[in-house]
Amino acid sequence: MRTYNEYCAIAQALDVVGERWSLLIVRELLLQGPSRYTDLRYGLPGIATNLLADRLRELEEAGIVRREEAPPPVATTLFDLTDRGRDLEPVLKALGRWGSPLVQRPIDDEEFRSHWLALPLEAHLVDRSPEKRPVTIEVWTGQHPVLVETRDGGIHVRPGKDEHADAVITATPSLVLGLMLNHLDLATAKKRGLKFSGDLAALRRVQPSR
Amino acid sequence: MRTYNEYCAIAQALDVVGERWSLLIVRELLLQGPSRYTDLRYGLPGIATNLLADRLRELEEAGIVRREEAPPPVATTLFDLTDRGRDLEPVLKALGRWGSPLVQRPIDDEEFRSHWLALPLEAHLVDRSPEKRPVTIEVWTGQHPVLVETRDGGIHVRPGKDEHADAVITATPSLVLGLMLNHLDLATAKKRGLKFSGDLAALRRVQPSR
DNA sequence: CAGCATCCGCTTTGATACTG
DNA sequence: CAGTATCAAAGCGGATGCTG
Repeated sequence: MRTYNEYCAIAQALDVVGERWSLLIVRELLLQGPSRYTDLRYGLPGIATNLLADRLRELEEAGIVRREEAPPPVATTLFDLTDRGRDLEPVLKALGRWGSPLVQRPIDDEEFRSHWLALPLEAHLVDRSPEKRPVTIEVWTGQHPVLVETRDGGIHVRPGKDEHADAVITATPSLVLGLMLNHLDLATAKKRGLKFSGDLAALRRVQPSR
Repeated sequence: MRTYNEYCAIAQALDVVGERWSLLIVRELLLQGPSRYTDLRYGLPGIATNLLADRLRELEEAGIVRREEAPPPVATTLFDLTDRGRDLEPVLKALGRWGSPLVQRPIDDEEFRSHWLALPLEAHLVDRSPEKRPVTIEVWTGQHPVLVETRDGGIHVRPGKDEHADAVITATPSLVLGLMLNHLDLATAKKRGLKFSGDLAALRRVQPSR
């Protein structure tokens, strides 16, 4: 293992998770839960397959990732975070908060996976009326829809769709984030191609104040 | 610039500060303030000089580091963090907290710089009697002493020595941390080679409860 | 197909030497 | 002091092949 060889907690943390791709693998497992090798590849566009195998082995040796053989009928290898791995969530949250201003730039053909929406949405949306019945918003940004739900006074995002969602939003990732994080008003977002249907109150309930 | 090319704040943050050495350079500037090239090399044992020059240029282009020509009599180039660079402090704090269990392992000849003590000490020490007059503890772990001071109800660590310090501790980094973070009692620490002189109450005042 | 391992060309890193 | 120049070694990315 390449190491900075310093008696410093930051340096030693970077010894373990500072290599290319390592923290993004942890991001995938945090967002997706137990995942197959193939799912990880899908969530990490551009990773070389040998590197994914290498990193998974290193993360396993470091006690961050656990490998489990799923019993039939799944009958495949699943990778999951250990508790120690899940403890990296504050690091990823801090990185995401610091990085969010960077994402605003015009996109030049960046890769996107809809489950990545969970990070900014869970970080910035709120439930302004936790005493009312829960609401669900279905969001389409590509192939796979995600559901944004109020739960326990907070916001939860998960892959899936719901026939009875209170509202449905379809648009590019940047339009979805612009609207939901309240940087863009609905009329402007619609003018730029966003589709909204359903109950506007559901959206208002979760949007942060400007 | 090598990039993950993802529409994700974490990935874009790592595009900017995820390369080898980058976050450690930020650590040095956070701990030391405006620094000369030579000071940075001292605080980053093992870095190749061309890499330090490369990284400083990249961090400057990313708006994280600022380069200033100090006027005479200093008459040298100083590197400092921008506000945007200082915003990385929560990321480093989170990494340090996650990494701190790793540091406990037996040390095999790791590099150490006394100003690195500021991170764990400011993170874990407390001022249990902020109403009393401030106290100062002088800590020697190598060539350069640091001063641990109570200030504004918290703890501040800075390079330097003080003839009138309330207490003086001399030991290896791991013994100093063991004692001050209250993982090790004074008798044990002394048995292992730690030297303590002065007012024990000053130490007790800042130690966290076990 | 899932989960790798191998090979190859390219880039990045690290060690050392040298310069204005 | 603050870098640049050079070069070998390691790491990375892409393509492909292998195995259950």
